[in-house]
Amino acid sequence: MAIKEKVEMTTSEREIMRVVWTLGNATSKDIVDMLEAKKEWKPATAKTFIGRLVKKGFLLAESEGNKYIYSAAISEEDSVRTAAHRLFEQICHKQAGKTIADMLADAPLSHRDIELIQQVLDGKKKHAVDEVACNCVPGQCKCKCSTH
Amino acid sequence: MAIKEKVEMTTSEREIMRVVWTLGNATSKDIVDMLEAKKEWKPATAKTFIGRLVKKGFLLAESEGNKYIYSAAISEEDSVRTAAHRLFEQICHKQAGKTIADMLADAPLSHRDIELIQQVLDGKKKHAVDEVACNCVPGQCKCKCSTH
DNA sequence: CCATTTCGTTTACATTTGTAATCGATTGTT
DNA sequence: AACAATCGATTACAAATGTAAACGAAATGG
Repeated sequence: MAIKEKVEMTTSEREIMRVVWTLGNATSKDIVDMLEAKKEWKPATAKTFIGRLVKKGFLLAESEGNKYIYSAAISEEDSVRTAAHRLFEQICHKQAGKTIADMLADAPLSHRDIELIQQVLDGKKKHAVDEVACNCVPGQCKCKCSTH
Repeated sequence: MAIKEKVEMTTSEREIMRVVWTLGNATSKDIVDMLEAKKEWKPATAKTFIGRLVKKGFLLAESEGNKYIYSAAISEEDSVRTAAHRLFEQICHKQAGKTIADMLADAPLSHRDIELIQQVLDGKKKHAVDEVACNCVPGQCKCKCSTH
């Protein structure tokens, strides 16, 4: 599952999350230090995003003295899966295959990655359909274009 | 290429574009009619998005009488490719393979889709590396976590 | 114990996005 | 020619997002 996530994570917020995902536990100082170079953020800026992430429930904050130890409330995998899911929600199901093929062509892959993908692909072969059903409203994709 | 697209297309704007991509050419009325049901937008709302898309350069507007005939300045494929690219920019290259595998597992696929993906995958086999290089700044992914 | 640094919170403000009303020009209708 | 419908542009405003300063509490160094 893991696709209930009603709240969105913004790009900037994801930068923060990546640090936390990497370190496992992090103080705001850890986060600020890691991102100051890459993002040219003032410490206050990173703090704003941390605060919003806590409010949105993506970050857990455990009090320790006068500071908090932050940890992720969702896994990076789930989060990326959700983001990918959102992307696919915006296109016709019929295009999913082509889109994945495009991404595949673009992606840097190791032999192990390829093996993994091959496995998943083999699995899909069993349940493949002849024709993917279009999920669009009329007028938003050619399969159901009744007006032209 | 087609990944120069500095400007972003929002989710709502993409809904408009999908209609135009489908119809090829569309008047604002076409667009409004198609989306009124799905999105529950007032005509004025759709018009706002149309205007913004023109300003952003995603829609071309050819004057005809007192109205415009709109057409897409970029193909849906390119646009989806760009969106996918943006997603991948936010994760470590090392995770790309696993992410694609996840998306693959989730996607509805036809036999033809699978064939296409298999072909691309076979192509990638030749250039696969042993280990994908990490593209993250230290602290944003475990391969370069020097501080813990 | 006092000064300083450090944290998280609050507040601020510009930009983008979502949502829409209004308005002036134009076109089609009578 | 007068009037109604239509269209694009302008304007409006709230919410989300990016960016950050200021502030107050707490810890820490002397």
